[in-house]
Amino acid sequence: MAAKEDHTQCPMESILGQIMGPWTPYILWLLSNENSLRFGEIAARIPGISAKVLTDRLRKLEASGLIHRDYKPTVPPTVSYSLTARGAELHSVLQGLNEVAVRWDEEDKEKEGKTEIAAE
Amino acid sequence: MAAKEDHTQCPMESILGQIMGPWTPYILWLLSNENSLRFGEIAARIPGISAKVLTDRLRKLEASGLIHRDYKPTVPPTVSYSLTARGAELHSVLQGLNEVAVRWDEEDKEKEGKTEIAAE
DNA sequence: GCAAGTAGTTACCTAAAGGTAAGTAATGAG
DNA sequence: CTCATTACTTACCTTTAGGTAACTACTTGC
Repeated sequence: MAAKEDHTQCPMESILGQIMGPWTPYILWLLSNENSLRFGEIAARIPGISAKVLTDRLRKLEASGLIHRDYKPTVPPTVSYSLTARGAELHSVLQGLNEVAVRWDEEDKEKEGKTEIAAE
Repeated sequence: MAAKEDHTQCPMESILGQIMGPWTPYILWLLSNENSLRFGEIAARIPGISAKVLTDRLRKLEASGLIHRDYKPTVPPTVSYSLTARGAELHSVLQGLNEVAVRWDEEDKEKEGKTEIAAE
């Protein structure tokens, strides 16, 4: 598994490697809408994520240059995250994906409303 | 881990659950461009994927209604995969993502060409 | 009658991802 | 003097995903 970044045949693989992963696109989507969120705020918006994993995701996104970490050494530390210019470039893609998601969600709700007549 | 599809708070999570995963978006992207591919052809375009995992991804995409499986019981069986109408709705999103990917790829290549003068 | 070829399936095993829980720093509140 | 707070980090342990390899079916070619 140490030979995966070599065959960067197409850029698609590269970008997927950066934004894929369990909660990663969702974090980007949150930051894409709220423009700046603190660690705890992100955690609160993603029920079920652990601090360990969230930290890991944020570090990786930061390393990829997609998000910016703003650490303020106040008494209880204040850490805010926001998209970088590069990260912001994903906004339209994420928005497009969200539109599809919303559409499918509505379609599926309609079908559910018909209580499985579609079994025919 | 059997309590993850319940909190379908926002559709984004739902769609991410369907198209996320190691090679999934890439498979969709391939089918989005080639309109129909056989099992072996997909495998050949994704170096490093095993038959087991590819089968798994294809089954899940089929279960989500994003791809269509066309099995022809010829002597050596011929199985083709293509996007369903719903799967095709992802095309513009994937294309948008690819555009960003290509752009970043070019930017990164430029920077590499400058051999780290950007340290300033 | 045995190998080849497609598209898997299955069993088994290992590596990595993720969860939980506890610890940390610094300070203000009680 | 101790607790609470924020944003982690670390250790430990379990679960899961994924890899590898072998096996299947069915017919053709040799």
